[in-house]
Amino acid sequence: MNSQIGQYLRTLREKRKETDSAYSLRKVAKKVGVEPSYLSKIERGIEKSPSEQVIIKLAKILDEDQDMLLAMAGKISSDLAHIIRKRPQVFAELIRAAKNMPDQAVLRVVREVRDGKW
Amino acid sequence: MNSQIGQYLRTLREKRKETDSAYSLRKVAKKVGVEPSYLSKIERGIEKSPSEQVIIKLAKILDEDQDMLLAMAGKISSDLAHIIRKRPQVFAELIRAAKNMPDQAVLRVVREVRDGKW
DNA sequence: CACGATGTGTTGTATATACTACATACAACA
DNA sequence: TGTTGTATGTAGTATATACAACACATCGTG
Repeated sequence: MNSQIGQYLRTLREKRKETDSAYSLRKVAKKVGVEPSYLSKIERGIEKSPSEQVIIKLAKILDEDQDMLLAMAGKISSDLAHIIRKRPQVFAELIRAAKNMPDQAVLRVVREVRDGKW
Repeated sequence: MNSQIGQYLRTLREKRKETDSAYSLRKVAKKVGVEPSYLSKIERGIEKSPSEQVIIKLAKILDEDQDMLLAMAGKISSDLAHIIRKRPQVFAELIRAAKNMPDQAVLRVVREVRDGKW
């Protein structure tokens, strides 16, 4: 389930690297602020749990969705966790209710909510 | 934010204990399957992170809401986390959209969703 | 072909998580 | 008065998390 985050990151980075040498493992590691060996291990799936900070930086550098990368690492954005923990019962109901809805239906609800339909 | 879970658990348990001696710290600890000294520390806020298993058992024994107790311990039910991680982008949108809605509005959405309004 | 850049392997480590085990101390009750 | 139940204090432990440090081998290129 989370075992592809490394592969995925590597693929993204290598694709970038083809046209931009700033995307070497070492340079990306430097931008992120970790040791190259550590990033290497993340990309090869040897290190399983980079921190949220590291994942967010990688997401920015590789122009990927934070929430997706975090999910691939088995995590949930701390801001989402924070929202849920503030009103656990209400959000538990909401999330469980939306569990079996297709994406489009959920997104329609989101849109309605955003349009101030409350 | 999570510093009251211990106090809260203790209050709940002591209230039960007034009318039912099965709610002594030791007996509850035994039911939960942990050492009394450990439960004592949890209730006094010295131990900060009982596992989800332990919290769920406490919730059942004390007849409290799991999601709320977990939130008080700074956690999110693993089933919710699982739902979110399966479709991180969609649920991220949903949760952030509902962030500023009052409880009642969220619950109305929940009801609409349950009534198959999709 | 020397040299820098690149990726990897090995080892170590500080902190957190999630407890157990045992000892101590008090209080009621029989 | 002893023993039973109750709470607490102290110490220790196994595993996971989240990295750093440094050495090593290879590969391109100027």
